[in-house]
Amino acid sequence: MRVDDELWSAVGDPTRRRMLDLLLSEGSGTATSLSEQLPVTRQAVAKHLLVLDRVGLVHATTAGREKQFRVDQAQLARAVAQLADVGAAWDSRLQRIKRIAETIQRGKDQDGESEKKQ
Amino acid sequence: MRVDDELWSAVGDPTRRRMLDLLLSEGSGTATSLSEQLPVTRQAVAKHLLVLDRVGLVHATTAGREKQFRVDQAQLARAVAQLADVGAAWDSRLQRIKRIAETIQRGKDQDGESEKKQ
DNA sequence: CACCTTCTGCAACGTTTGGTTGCACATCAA
DNA sequence: TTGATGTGCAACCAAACGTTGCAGAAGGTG
Repeated sequence: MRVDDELWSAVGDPTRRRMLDLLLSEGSGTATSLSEQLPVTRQAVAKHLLVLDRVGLVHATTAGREKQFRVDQAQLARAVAQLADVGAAWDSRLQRIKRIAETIQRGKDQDGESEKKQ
Repeated sequence: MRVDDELWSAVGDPTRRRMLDLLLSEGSGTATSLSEQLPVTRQAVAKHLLVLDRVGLVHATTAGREKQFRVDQAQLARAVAQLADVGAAWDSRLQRIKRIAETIQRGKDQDGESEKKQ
């Protein structure tokens, strides 16, 4: 697994995505406060927070008995950039295929064997 | 798990992402041909192809003893759109936070309690 | 102080998922 | 027919996501 994949798989989990959404919209949150707005237990949320913290997407500040988590904006921006990169790569591939398909459509003299070898 | 999450988690796996890359760049491929270019066994690739097929990202056509897989462009485009959506949502959140931070910086008369409620 | 509530952390457990090995079956070519 | 190659199925292993249960630390109130 490459280094970049860590950010991906951190963001790949739907629960973690929703946690990031919540943290972004509310500024901060604890494992308990987040679990109240999610369909999973506090312990599950705590584990996810550990994962997010390990890849640097959130940071914790302990205040009394509470542990407040906050999103690391720079790291999230990096994750967003990676999403955009992959999306753009696939997009350009798709566009290229589309162009080739149109070319084949236009020059349709012989058929069937066009995509056998590259 | 929401319906949309299926596409996400299909694309969330690093091996599956590389498989999509390979299929896009080579047009098509079998479990065997893909496994030769990946650090996993043929059976692992076959399972991933099952997952990708279940969410409609690839389709198979059997020819003799070979089973060729191809990317479904429309579905992949949909996945790319989802990536872009989430990225854009987070991006706008980050920008908004940035603006608020700047506002606080400018009007720094009282301190500390500014982000308590929105 | 003692008592109770609340927030956290740790451990055990179950299920799903990504990966492996091993084997049986089908297909093509000599 | 024989041998190579491609596929499918089953058992197994490890990691990840989720659960329950319990112990401990921090706050509030009599």
